[in-house]
Amino acid sequence: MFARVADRRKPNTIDDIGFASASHQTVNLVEFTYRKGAEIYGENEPAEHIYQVKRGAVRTYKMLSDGRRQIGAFHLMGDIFGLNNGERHRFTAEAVVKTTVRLIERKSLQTVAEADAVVARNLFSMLTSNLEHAEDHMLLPGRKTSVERVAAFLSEMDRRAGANTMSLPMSRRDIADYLGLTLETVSRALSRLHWAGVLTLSSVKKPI
Amino acid sequence: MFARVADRRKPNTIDDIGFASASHQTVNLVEFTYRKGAEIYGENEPAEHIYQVKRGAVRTYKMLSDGRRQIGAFHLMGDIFGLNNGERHRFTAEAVVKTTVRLIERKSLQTVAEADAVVARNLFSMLTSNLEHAEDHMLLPGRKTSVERVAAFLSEMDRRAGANTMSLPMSRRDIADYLGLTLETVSRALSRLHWAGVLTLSSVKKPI
DNA sequence: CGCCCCTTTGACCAATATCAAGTCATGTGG
DNA sequence: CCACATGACTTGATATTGGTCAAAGGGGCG
Repeated sequence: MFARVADRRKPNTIDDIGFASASHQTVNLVEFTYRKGAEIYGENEPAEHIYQVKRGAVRTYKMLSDGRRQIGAFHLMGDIFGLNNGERHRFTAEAVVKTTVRLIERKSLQTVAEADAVVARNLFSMLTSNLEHAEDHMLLPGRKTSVERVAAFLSEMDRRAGANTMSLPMSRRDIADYLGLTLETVSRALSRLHWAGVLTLSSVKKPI
Repeated sequence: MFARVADRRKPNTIDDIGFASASHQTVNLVEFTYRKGAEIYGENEPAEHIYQVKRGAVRTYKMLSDGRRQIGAFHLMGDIFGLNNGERHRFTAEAVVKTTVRLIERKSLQTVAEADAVVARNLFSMLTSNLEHAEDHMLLPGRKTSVERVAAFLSEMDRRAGANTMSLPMSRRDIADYLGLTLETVSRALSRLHWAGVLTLSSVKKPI
């Protein structure tokens, strides 16, 4: 059981590649780039920022007591993450691939929100969309078979990536930990969807 | 597959047993009592009220395309439910047992919230606790075995009911649909927990 | 080029779903 | 008051699915 944890790469250090600062509505924006696998924030760490994915993809997860990892969400380009009411992050966030994020200071955002009803409303609706995603993910146990789950996952990614051909930056293990399956089962399910003609090779094999 | 749906009782009509009105902070409070199995609101219906459980218990669920039912949450005494940002309810709500709820008009609440920062903050934190529950439930697929899932469920109910002996108003099927198991598996898991001495008969067999 | 990591695939096994029977409590009508 | 129907639960036998263990491609990067 703990093998899963043991053979996971040590968290990488932050790549200080990109660093830009801008002022927008008195909210400080900072960009940061993380390399593949790097931790953006850890579970229970003080939540001092919220984040937006500028480029790349992020996974947020919790480790369970038995060493399993449950991924709660993938965040793609444009998505906001790290937003929660509490003082501390409830999940760990890692870059799935080399990823650039915008950081927004929690405090400064809060200040603006209290003065500006529009910002407050936006915060509220961001929180709501987080909730809706969580609720959708909650429906997963109802999706019984592995093929159904994987198909639902692909459908979600397809919808969200929006673009022509969908890219799947995350590994089989990531998908498995998102769906509550093993990576072998995910692989088999993808194969079966293949033979069923639902997928073209290009749409799965990371076209870019 | 559809048998599951077919053999489910038609929604009962509302029992107009209790009806009381009070004025509190310019928000209209109305009480309503539903009998066991009665629908409180349906998925996709306009969300004109939010609710608080005064007595009894409520389940909120979605029907999946194949006729399966996924219960998203149980709401016990004191819990607020039906709260979401959108115009329409995303789940169906039903009384698990004879249940009395307080209704609060969405509009009037919104009016108060915009004037009163405290009310707004309360709304925000209620939404957050909803989100946290959903996130916790999202971790379910990680809990592999049926016994683990049922134990986690009991633990949750124990924590929430708070009282001395816990009552489980919901049926095995409800629990199953909450945990993504079958009712037989839930029954077996409860039996095993029994033999393991984790449960006393009284704590499961609805002491009241 | 060769190593490493990710993925695929296979064989086997354990766990849950499914199908089915039987118990128990409750309620109903003769 | 009893016979019977009904619904919720438990328990058993069997089938199916996904997990586990293992081996073998295949692609990228030093």
